Amino acid sequence: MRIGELARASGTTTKTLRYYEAVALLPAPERTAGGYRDYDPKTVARLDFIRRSQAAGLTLAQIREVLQVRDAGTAPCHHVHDLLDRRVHELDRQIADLHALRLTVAELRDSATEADPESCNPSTVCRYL
Amino acid sequence: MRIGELARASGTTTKTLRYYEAVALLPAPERTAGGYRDYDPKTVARLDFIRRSQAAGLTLAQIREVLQVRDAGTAPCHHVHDLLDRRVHELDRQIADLHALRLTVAELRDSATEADPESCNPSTVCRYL
DNA sequence: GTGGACCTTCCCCCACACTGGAAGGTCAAG
DNA sequence: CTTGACCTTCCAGTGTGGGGGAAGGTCCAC
Repeated sequence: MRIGELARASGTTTKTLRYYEAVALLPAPERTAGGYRDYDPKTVARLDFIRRSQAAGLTLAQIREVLQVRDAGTAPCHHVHDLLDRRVHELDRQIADLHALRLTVAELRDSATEADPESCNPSTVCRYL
Repeated sequence: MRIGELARASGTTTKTLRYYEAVALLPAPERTAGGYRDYDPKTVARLDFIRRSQAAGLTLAQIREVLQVRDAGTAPCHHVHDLLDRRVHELDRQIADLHALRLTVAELRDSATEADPESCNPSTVCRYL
């Protein structure tokens, strides 16, 4: 498979594929006599894995970690479990932070709604922030 | 006020103050005979405003927008209200997205917990992602 | 044999909010 | 007169996930 074919099959771009190779998410593929990259069709599955992991909010660095464990021949289940577990806790924290921020911002907005616009003095710092 | 003094008074750094000037969050201050920046002490209040706005999750570009409206002599109340209102809706969407993601990731993690590690075949793409 | 689609490497570019460091100028104290 | 704290400008880099485009090579059909 040439790079454009793989890009179409996996729903990405040739730019991204070369980038993934550069950051070690994809192994360097074989080359044809003319120097073209020649991919194993299995690479599509690897790219699906990467896409799903990204959708789960993992960074490319974390995905690379998982793939390296697997490429070394070890089943990455425990590693993946730990990674996902940490990710769940991270999400819980992010959600709590956003809830707190939402409360603050809504309060600020409501105080701006109630105020008399005439009491807004342009020469001072806005009273609502 | 010289730049270091302002930095200490506002809890930031001289680097950041020069950066804010470069991106038009702060007006260019007067200069002393020796070429040093000489700030109006009111600048502390402006920096507090910037800090509070950042804490509300506004970007520097949005903060600059508000400050430019105010610097033009118009009270920015309505503008600020609209900005905060949009921000609240943005936060609601972000929170909903994270909730959905949290559900997905927790499900993936739990399926990894229940599985028999022996069923993990390193030669295939990990079944948990 | 030539046109066009595809490929190669290379280097620079985006947002975001700064941060680091080099090379040199200013100012007050001792 | 010198030391050291402070200041100046300018250039470049951080991390994330790629995108743009130049200059040139390859391959296949017509």
